[in-house]
Amino acid sequence: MAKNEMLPGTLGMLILRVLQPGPIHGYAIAQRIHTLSKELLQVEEGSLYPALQRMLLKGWVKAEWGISETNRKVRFYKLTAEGRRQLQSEIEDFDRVLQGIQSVMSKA
Amino acid sequence: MAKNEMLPGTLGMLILRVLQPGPIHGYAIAQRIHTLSKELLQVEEGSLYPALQRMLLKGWVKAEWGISETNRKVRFYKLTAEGRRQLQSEIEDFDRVLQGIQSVMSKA
DNA sequence: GAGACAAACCTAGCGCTTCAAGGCATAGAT
DNA sequence: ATCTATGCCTTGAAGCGCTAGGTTTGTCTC
Repeated sequence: MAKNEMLPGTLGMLILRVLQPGPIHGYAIAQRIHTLSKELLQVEEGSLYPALQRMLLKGWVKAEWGISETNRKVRFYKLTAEGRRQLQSEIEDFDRVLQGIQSVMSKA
Repeated sequence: MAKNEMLPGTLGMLILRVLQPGPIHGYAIAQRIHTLSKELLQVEEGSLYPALQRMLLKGWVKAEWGISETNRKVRFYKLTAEGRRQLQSEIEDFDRVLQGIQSVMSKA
């Protein structure tokens, strides 16, 4: 985990979260995570698209081809009901594990 | 990431942190993480020992055979100077990335 | 003493995730 | 016509954690 990277295991949660307000296209997901994190996080395309494929297979998102604001053929991703449930579940898991980590880190 | 698991990428940091106060043996590291985390984290032996091997190779810890309080042959692990530096570095990385994650999760 | 159990160490192999490094297509600008 | 940025995708390698085994040895029970 070097300078500008992800915490393994959290990429799915971040993507789902960014999709929550409404459908956006793949490329924009990475940009949105980048800016929302104040440039602290950087999602590589080689991580992004495979992750989206996995989510499609699991039924957490649906994809649809369309045209972007910049007049380009893009693929819009949208949360499914199951995806919404999955997001909640991942948030709970993350919060619990994070609490465990912080307990150890502070009171070791 | 199911019920009682680790966040990938944080195991090394947790082990280094638990070793910080002083040398303890491998098996006790897992127990200590378990109890310090209030049973929220569970380190499997199949994760623990390979992780310790990696740290030995990188020179972050040193190992020494000895006898435990329960009169058993055990391997005590001890932080090296480099391990202390590594711990600080991992803490900084983790804090920065965590801040990024929380920014995204709250303000998406 | 025999057997059972838990402490404590370890390894092999699988599966998953991330990343680096490429390739492809097209809209808009020069 | 060429270039640049946008946008999608795949392949291969590397790393990590887990499952599922196995070994040794101290302690306790009968």
